[in-house]
Amino acid sequence: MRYSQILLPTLKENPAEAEVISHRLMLRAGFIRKLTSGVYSYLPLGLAAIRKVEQIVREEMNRAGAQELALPIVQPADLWKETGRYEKYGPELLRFRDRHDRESCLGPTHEEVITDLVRREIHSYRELPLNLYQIQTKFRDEIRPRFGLMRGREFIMKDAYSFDVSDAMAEVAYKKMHEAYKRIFTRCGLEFRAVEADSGTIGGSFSHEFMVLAKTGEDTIVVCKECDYAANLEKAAIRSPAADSSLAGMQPMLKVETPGKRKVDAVCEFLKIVASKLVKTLVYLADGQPVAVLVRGDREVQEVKLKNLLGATDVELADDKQVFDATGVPTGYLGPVGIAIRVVADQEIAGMRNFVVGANEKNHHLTQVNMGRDFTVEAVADLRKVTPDDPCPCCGGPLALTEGIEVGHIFKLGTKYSEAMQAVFQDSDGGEKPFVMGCYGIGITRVVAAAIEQNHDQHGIIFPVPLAPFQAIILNLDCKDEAITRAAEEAYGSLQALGVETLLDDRDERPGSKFKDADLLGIPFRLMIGKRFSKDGLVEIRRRRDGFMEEVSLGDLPGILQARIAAEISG
RNA sequence: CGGGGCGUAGCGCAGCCUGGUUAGCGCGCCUGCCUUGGGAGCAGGAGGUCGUAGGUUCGAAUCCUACCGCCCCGACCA
Repeated sequence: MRYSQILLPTLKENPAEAEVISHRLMLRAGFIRKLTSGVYSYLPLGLAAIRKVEQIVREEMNRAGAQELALPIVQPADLWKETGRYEKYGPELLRFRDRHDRESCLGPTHEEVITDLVRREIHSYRELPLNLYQIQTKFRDEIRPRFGLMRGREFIMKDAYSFDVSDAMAEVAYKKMHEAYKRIFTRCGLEFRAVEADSGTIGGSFSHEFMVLAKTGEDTIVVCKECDYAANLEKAAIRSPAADSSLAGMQPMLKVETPGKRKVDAVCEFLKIVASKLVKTLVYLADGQPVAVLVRGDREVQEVKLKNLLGATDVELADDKQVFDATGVPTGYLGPVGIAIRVVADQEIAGMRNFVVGANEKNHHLTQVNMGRDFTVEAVADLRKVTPDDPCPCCGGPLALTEGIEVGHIFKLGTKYSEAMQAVFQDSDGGEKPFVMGCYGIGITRVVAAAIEQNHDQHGIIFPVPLAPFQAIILNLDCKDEAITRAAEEAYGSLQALGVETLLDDRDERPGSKFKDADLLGIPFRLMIGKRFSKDGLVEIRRRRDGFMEEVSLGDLPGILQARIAAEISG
C-alpha cells in the first residue's frame, strides 16, 4: 500500500476526548474515529490490525476443532423470553420494535440464538461434540462506555459455543478452549494471565478470564508470587482462619455512647481502637430483600462472593432510607445484636474477640461483643475482598495485586440454556438429554486496544509483529531524487513479491514528518532510503521495538528483513 | 442515574468573568517560492449557523433558561 493513497489521517496533537493511551494513540494514528459515544468507525489501518487478531483467532479456533458460522445481529425478543433474559438482561440489551411492532433486540451475545439453531438441527449424540463460533459486531448499551475501544458499546467479538453429551465431555471442550486461548494470546505477542473468574451458580473452577497485564486495566487480579494461583479479585479466595470457639478471654458486653459517630474512622477515633477491632454491619438488598453483612472494620465486602452465598441474582448496598426501613436504625449504628433481618458474617469474624459493633440505637455502640455468645448468624463464609497482605489460598505464599484488561472469558454453562430452551438430543441409551454447553468469548477490538496499552512509548504504538497492520514501512526520504525513488519502488516491489506486508511512504514530505508518523503507527520495521543510499547504496533498517539499526544493500534487504520479521513471531 | 468538566474552523486552544464594529492564535489545508535525516522557512489564501432553541438587551460567543452532545469520576463500606 502507498501512503499517498491510503486513508490514514494522523494527528499531531492529542484529541481532547481521549485520556487513556490506547484511545489517544488509535485516534492520533488514524486507526479509529468516533461516531458517537462508544461507537467507532475503523479506518483502514485500524481495521488491518483488527483483521490480524481475527485471523489468529480464526486459525486457532479452527485448529481446536471449532467451526465458524455467522448468526444474526437482530434477534426476536421471544427467544430471549424463553430463557428469561429478556427481563433479566437489563438496559444493556438494546430493544426496539420493527414495522410490524414485533419486539426485537440487538445481540449482545448469542446463547439463545445458537441454542435455538442447535436444538433444531442436532438430534443425536452421534453429532456431538460440536463447537461453533463467529466473529461479529456486538452491541451492548453500556452504562458508561469509555476508553475508546476498551469499553465500547459496539465492538467486535469472537464468541464460541460448545455442545456436549455430558459434563465430562464439556470439561474436555472447556480445556481445549483454554489451550486455544493461551495459544491465541501468545501468538498475539501479549503478556497475559489466565485467571480464575467468578463462575456464579456453576461453581468449581469452570470460568477463566484472560487478562492482558496493563495499568489501565479495569479489573484487578490477584497473583501468587510463589505458585501458579491467579484469580480475579472478585473471585480470589481467602483461607479460612482457624476459628477459636473457646470462651477464653471474653469480656462482658457493654453499651457505650458514641454521639454522632457513624463512620468507622470516627467511632475508632472516639473509642481509641483500631479498625480491626470493630465489626461493621452493612445492609445489602439481595434481590430486594435486606441482609446484614458483617465484616471487620478495615475490610471490604466482595459483592460477588455475597451474591453467590445468597444465591441472589443481584445484590446492592442499601441506601440510608432502605436501611432505616428494614431495621428501624439509622446507618452508622447498626449491629448484629438483636437486629431484625437476616445476618451473614465474614469468616474472619469468627476469630475475633471483644469487638465493637453498632448498638442498633442512635448514638450508641456495643463493645466487647463476641459472636456466638452475643448474637448468631445465618451463615459464616468468605465474604471479603482479598488484600495484598493475605496469603495465597493455594500455597500460603505472598500475593500481589495487579491490573488487567479482560480480553477473553471462557465459561462452562452446563445445561442452563439447553434446559430453559428444551434443547435436547437422544443419547446412546435412547434417552433425551439436554446439551451440556460452554461459551467462550474474545473481545477482538479490545485485544487491539490492550496490545497498544501494553506496547507503546512516548513516540507512539509499538506493535507486536503479529498484530501490526503492516510489517514494514519504507520511507522514501527524498521523493525528488530519482535514484532514491527508484530504489524505494524496487524495495517495495521485492518485499511485496515476498509477501512482506509493506507500506511505502511515497509522500512528498520532509524526513522528519515521515519518521514521526512511522513511529506513531508502530510499524515494526522502518526501512529508510535516503542520503545513506545515495552515498553508499545502503538501506537502513530500524526496529521500532528497541531502535536496533542495520544497514543493508538493496539486494540483501528482502532476505534479511524476512528473517528479522520471522524472529519476532512467536508461537 | 448522581457528581464534575467541556462544547468557538479539520485538530488543539484563547476570547466569556466586566455584552459593543470585521471572532483570534498555533497546527493542518490550498497556491507559489524555497527546503529535504526527527513534525523547516517566507509570501499569499480558503475555511466559523461561536452545540441547539428560546429569553434579556439598542446590541449576545459573552448574561439568563431549557434542551442536546461529549469526556471524566462514581453508582461499594454506614
